[in-house]
Amino acid sequence: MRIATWNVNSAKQRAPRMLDWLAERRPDVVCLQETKLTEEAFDEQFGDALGELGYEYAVVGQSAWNGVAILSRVGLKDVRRGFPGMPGFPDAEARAVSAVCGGIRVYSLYVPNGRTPDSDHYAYKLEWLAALRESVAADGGEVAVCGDMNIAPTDADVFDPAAYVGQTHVTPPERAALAALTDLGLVDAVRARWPEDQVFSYWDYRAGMFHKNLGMRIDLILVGAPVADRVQAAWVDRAARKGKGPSDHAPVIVDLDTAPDGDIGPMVPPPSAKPHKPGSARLPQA
DNA sequence: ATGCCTCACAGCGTGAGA
Repeated sequence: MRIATWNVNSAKQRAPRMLDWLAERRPDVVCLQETKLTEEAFDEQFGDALGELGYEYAVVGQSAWNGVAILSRVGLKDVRRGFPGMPGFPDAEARAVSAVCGGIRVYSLYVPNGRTPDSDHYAYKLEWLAALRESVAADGGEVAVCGDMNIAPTDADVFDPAAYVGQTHVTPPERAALAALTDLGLVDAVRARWPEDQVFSYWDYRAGMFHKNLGMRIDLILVGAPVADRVQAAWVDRAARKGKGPSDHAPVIVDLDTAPDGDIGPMVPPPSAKPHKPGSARLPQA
């Protein structure tokens, strides 16, 4: 089972790249952020194409800003818009949706940016993360918290810590709020797989930052212990950041071994099937 | 070349993004 998260920075602007990418990578569960479309506009533009690709989806949208979605080919049950206790600014924004896909509670999150550390938006970000923690704490271990966290977990997740002094995304309170979430027992799948490597998921559009590999890792897939035990691969799909008309974020992809239950097929292979070699777990085909 | 910012809404500029 392949789970991906991608801040697309406008689904409307990214439509052709999004659909091509889905057809190429064939993720089973896709968390999208910054769709920047109302739910009606999303349905109008993507309903048929996603159906043809085999996806059900749940979308929470608004005009112009924010917007999140989950696409799934492995079931989409118990959809929740937002999460219990989610703060607004002052009204609820389209920043969270979750559903049970393939037996896992999957969140697609677009954490508030924070703007500047002295702003109301920064306080809102911290409150939002504290409420998120309480929601995730009630979910148990079969969980994948995915999305644009707008926090670089450590200094290793930015190209130059000195470049971000005094800015959001790296301040101790933000990192503490993220750590309080992961301290529930979640594993940062990409960092666990690449403990020593410089890995980024976002590069500013300006000044050739991508081409110089000056970025940040702020898009995360945080998985509960039983899910972490099933991780076969975890990586950033940098190819999706190249070329003409990319998002400023690249997708993050995690592959899991076959689910022990749920609706994506039997755990035990049929007697005729040869055993898999380690690391060669097959993904469900369309 | 992976190549020097993009998006939405408004309305030909402005605010936001991180």
